[in-house]
Amino acid sequence: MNSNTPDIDKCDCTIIHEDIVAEVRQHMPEEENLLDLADLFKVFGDSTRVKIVCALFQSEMCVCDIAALLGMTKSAISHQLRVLKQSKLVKNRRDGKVVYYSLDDEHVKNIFDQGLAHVSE
Amino acid sequence: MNSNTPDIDKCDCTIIHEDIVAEVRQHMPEEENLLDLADLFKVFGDSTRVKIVCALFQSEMCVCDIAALLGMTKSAISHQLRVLKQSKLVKNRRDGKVVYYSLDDEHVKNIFDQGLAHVSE
DNA sequence: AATACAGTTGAACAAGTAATCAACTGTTCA
DNA sequence: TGAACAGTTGATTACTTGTTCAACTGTATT
Repeated sequence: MNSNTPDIDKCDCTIIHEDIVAEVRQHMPEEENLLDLADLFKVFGDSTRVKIVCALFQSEMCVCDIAALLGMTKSAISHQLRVLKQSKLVKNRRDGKVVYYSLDDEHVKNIFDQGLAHVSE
Repeated sequence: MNSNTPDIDKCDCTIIHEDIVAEVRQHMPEEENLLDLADLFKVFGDSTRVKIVCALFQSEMCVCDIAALLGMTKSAISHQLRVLKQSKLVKNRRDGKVVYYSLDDEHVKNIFDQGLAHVSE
């Protein structure tokens, strides 16, 4: 049993199309990449964070501005910016009392554009 | 107050960059599209569903095959396929006792490719 | 030094969710 | 007709998560 073979113990059925399963398994992305991919989408799976990212597509913004834009508290925004930063999706810079956030990834725009193409059909 | 203006009541700060906030607000996508986009990403934000989608990139598969591939029960897979189907991401066809699932969206591949590009950096 | 304000943080609570289990449907085959 | 099996479904449970609240840090201003 190699690393590409998960625990089949829990599968409660006989394999009908053994050839297809073997073929698909061989070409599946690395388990680690799949978990990371799900985690990335999980970050985008919240409307507050989606709005923050869309806002940052246009301009870097401080926490107060985002809070005002979305009609939410600074605390709520700060918590979500922390999640986005931990995922390396945004970066920030300090200028006096003000902390400015901006996007830190070139793939995000493409992902969002494709997603918006799906939902606006 | 038009429909583009959310409740600022809950914002606990003065607006520092009023011009930027106004500009960004004007170009934000529709609220409804943003909520749908978050919901779409939420569907992808689970490793089981990510694996199912990646498997279906290669071939249509029945529930048993997917269960065997991922080492999970038919029930668990069926529940997740239901979520994917409700989001119009997969479709199915019945052939005797067997139900075959396949992808039902052309944007998904692009979204996943961009996502994988991000996580495998 | 003291005030003001942008921002962060941790605890707590409510809401949502994925896997499990048992019971069920629908189709095939003997 | 009845056994066998692919698949579905609803309830339950354990777990995750977003917002709130209060207390805190850091910087600028007077």
